[in-house]
Amino acid sequence: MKKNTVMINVLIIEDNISYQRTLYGLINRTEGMKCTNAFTSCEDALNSVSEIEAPEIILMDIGLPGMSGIKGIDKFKTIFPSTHILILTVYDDNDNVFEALCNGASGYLLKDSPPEKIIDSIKEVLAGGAPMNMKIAHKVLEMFSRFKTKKTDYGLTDREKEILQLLISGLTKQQIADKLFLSFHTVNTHIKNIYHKLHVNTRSGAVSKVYKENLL
Amino acid sequence: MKKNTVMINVLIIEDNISYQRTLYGLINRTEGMKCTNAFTSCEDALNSVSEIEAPEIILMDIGLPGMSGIKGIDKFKTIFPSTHILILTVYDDNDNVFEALCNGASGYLLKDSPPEKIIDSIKEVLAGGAPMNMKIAHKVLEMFSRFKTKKTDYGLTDREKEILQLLISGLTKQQIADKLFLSFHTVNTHIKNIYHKLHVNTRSGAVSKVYKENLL
DNA sequence: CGTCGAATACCACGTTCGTGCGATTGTGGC
DNA sequence: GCCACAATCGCACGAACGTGGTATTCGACG
Repeated sequence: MKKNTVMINVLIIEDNISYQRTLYGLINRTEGMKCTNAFTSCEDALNSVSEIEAPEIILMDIGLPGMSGIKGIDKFKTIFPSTHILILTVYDDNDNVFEALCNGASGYLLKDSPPEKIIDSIKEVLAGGAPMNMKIAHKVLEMFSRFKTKKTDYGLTDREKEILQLLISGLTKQQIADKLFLSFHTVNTHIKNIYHKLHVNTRSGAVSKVYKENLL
Repeated sequence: MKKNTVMINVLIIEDNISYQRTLYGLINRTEGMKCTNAFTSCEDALNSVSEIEAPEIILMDIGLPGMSGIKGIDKFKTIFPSTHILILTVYDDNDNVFEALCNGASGYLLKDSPPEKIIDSIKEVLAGGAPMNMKIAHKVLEMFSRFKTKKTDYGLTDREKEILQLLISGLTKQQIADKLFLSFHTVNTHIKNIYHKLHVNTRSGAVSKVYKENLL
């Protein structure tokens, strides 16, 4: 009935031995999943990489001795590009969450999650989802809203925005003039006005401001 | 048994009348929740704002006639700062998801969600969570990983990075020279080398590259 | 009707930049 | 001991920029 090819192969990296065993047992007790490799550090796992087959899922702790799980995400993503990495940790501070997700983690769970939640999350990852602890999901949205600085209005006219756009893309005044069928002098005037409105006095100042404040 | 004060007040903004009624019925059939106000556009809702009490939750569509739900998030967040806005839409493209979450949505569901999922999500929001459709959560993580572009290494030396930093902050070559107790010519040379390594030939090109690729 | 902002256009001047050369010194590796 | 490389310094020149002006046109708004 059960074929090896449909078994979900899970790799565990967790330095707390008793919790590692708990996970190991949980996986192997679950229909359709197996865990043949469990390590206590990224280094150990990386050393054995040549001898094991690519897992579908890596359950990864963050607070590991030696290389942190965050760094580990990077490494394993390089070696096993199609493997999904599921973070399972006690850390729920913004920095760890942010770094982990940026590095390509497929999900983020906290260690207080009940066993069924962990199993469900593995299935969810493979179904194309991104399981996250409720608190973590909330943090993620918070980070988003912080990203979007409400665009300060400097009162730029449409024409000025258009020229600013070209300015940023690196064209010279003359090139902008050609592109918009304007005189060099007109462009010059517009740029002067843009500088005044943005309170800058160089084109790189303008570029900086646009990127920093997410204008345009 | 049921007290008004513990009732969760839900406001609905949904232009599809039949779906709106479905939601309305669903909410009012649910223990501990009530919906007394349902609108078909943000404009309608905003006009009635003075006559209604602040809801705990707004169920908001995105594809609305007139003002889009995205814009609506902003408006309602201003009027009812503590109200949670739950997006309920058919749109799952990156732009809409991104904009909605940046504007402060507390969750993002797709209209194919079963009724129980909607009710659960409302509860989850109030419990401090951020309910998201599985696909949406996945997109959100994708966006994160795109944010953290793994810094391409252009082989800049420490000194060059230092000068690039000052370049970006808007100093002229002479000012940089003064700040670092260097000759103008030295700074000039460093900048030349930076341009070569970054494959740009203007200071604004360098600034652009640094921001776009998240260098430094 | 007047006036205000936006868009257009022009000029001149000094400053800064980008780039072509070349050069010396010190440090670290093989 | 030699080579590579980073860091330092130098010069000259044309191109592009930033800034101070002034001026015309045209639509909008009161």
